[in-house]
This record gives sequence, C-alpha cells and structure tokens, in this order.
Amino acid sequence: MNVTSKGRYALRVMVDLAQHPEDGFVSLKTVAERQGISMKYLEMIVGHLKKAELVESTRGKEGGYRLCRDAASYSVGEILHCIEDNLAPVSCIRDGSITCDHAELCLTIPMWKELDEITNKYLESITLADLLSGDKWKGT
Amino acid sequence: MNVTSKGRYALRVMVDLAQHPEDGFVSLKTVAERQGISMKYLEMIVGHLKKAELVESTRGKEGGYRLCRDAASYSVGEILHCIEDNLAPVSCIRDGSITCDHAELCLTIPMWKELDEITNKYLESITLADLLSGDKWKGT
DNA sequence: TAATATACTATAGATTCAGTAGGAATTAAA
DNA sequence: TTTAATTCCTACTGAATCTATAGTATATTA
Repeated sequence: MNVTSKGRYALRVMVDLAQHPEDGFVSLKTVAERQGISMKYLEMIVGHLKKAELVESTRGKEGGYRLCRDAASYSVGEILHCIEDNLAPVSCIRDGSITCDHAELCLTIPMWKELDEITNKYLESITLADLLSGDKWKGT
Repeated sequence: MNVTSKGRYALRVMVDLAQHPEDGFVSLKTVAERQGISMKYLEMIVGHLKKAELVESTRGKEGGYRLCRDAASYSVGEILHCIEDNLAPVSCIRDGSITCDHAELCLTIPMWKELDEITNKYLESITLADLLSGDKWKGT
C-alpha cells in the first residue's frame, strides 16, 4: 500500500468535518485554511468523498460540506478506498484479488495476500471517532 | 508501503537462490531465465543485495551468486529494506521515525505509525524458508 | 444582482518507476 | 594464452504517477 497525499488529505478533511459537527455545512475554504491544504486540490478530493456518499454538500453562498453519518460509523479503510487507486502492498493484488499471470507459480503471492488482509483489517478497525479521541494511542 | 517491482524481484531472486542450494554460484542469466525477469535489471537489484551482504558472488566464467546464510535466517523485511527506499505506508514516516512538521497536531499520525509497526512486524516474522515451504498458507 | 460556493475538465511540472545501454574488470576453461 | 562468460559500474530514457493549478460553468443566498 502506498497512501498518497490524496488519501492523507481525504482523511484530514473527514477529521476536520468531524471536529466541527455543530457548524452545519462547512466551506472548503474554511477546511483548507484550517488544515493548510490547497483549496483547489481539496475540491478534487472532496468530489470523490461526495460521489461515494461519505459527505453531503450544498452549493452557493453559505454552502459547504458535512458528514452524512456519525463519526464512529466511518472506518479509515472506507475513506481511503474511495480515494486511493489501490491499497494493496503490491500491484499484483487489487481489491483483494490477484491480478498476476503466474500467481500459481509465485511463492511470494500468499505472503503478499496475507499482508494485504492484515492491513485492510487494521484500517477497517479504526474509525474517524478513534482518530478524534486518540485514546487508542494514549501513552505511546 | 508500496513494494515496487524492485522489491518483488529481489524477493524472487532470493527465493530462486534458496531453491537451488546445491548449485553453488548461480549466474544471473540462469536466475533471469528461470524467473522471466530482465537480466540487466536484476544486475542492479542484486548489487544492493550484495552490498547488504545478503548474497555473495564470484566474477568471471562459472561465477554467479549464492546465499550467505541458511534460508530460515533471512526475513522478508530484511530483504525488502535493503532494496526499497521507504516501506512505511505514508511518506510522513521513514524507518520508524516521523518526518512530518506538524506531527504533534496531526490526529492521523499515531494511526499511520501503528500500521507501519504492524506491517514491519509481519514482514520480519516471515522467512525465506517460509516462502519456500508455503506451509504458512496451506489451505487458504 | 452580487457574492460566495460547489462542480467539472483540462493541463503541467516534478518525481519516481522500470528498464536499457555500454563497457570495464575478473575469472575459469579451452 | 586466448576466449568466453560473468560480475560490476555508471549513465540514460521513456512512461507513468503524483501533486497540484487554472479556468469556467452552475447553483444558492442575501
């Protein structure tokens, strides 16, 4: 897996929105300033989050974005999956399936597959609410 | 972590050498043909393995490469680390250290750090001998 | 109607990836 | 001693991906 800036920013946008649940629709300009990220770049990223129905939006003045659900209901994996092309550790695997021709002969594939499963399991186990509280990593 | 073709090929070379322990020094030409990988590309990869003292070589006719140690003593992590620039899931982390400016403020860093530790632990736990036998993944 | 947003498409520079090219140095066998 | 086979070393290159930026159209509210 290689999580690019798109994925990292997507996560930070979601965290930012989760941190301000009382503000209703929050404009990208606000998020971009708070997070120190280019607003134009965020537009593209949030477009994917919207398409996957992780956020909802209104246009025009006083418009912006907000979460659709409770923070605890979003997993990190869910967020990353809608913005990253491939989360597997190697290009031989995509969305849990093996995309390699000589996979039967390759002695390394089962190891990559298990690694992919371990990382996905971890990312599914962490929620947006976990990131907000930080409790899982207290004292580390 | 993004394991590139360099890392995947390095692993396959090591597996190939481990599969032919009785052949003494094996030429890259032989490995390249067996594995279906460009020999010129392998030269560069094996250069790193040699520098890290994972393999030893002799030059000239009848020359080639062979493992320095028993297959069970090499971890997958060890092999990948000497060929891949960064094995962390995000560029904010490198070799277990955080390289990001606003890490104290960033709510996602502890999660990335833990993910990095989980994947490294897994890769350290798998040996070349495990890949050869395939026993760890029997019946999956 | 003016101001403020989102929504959409195209483009571009920088970096990394994946591999190639060419030749120098070394060694064993003929 | 010559020849063939091999490692070793450096430089280069085309393609892909990453990381945005630019410009414009559309929608909404005050």
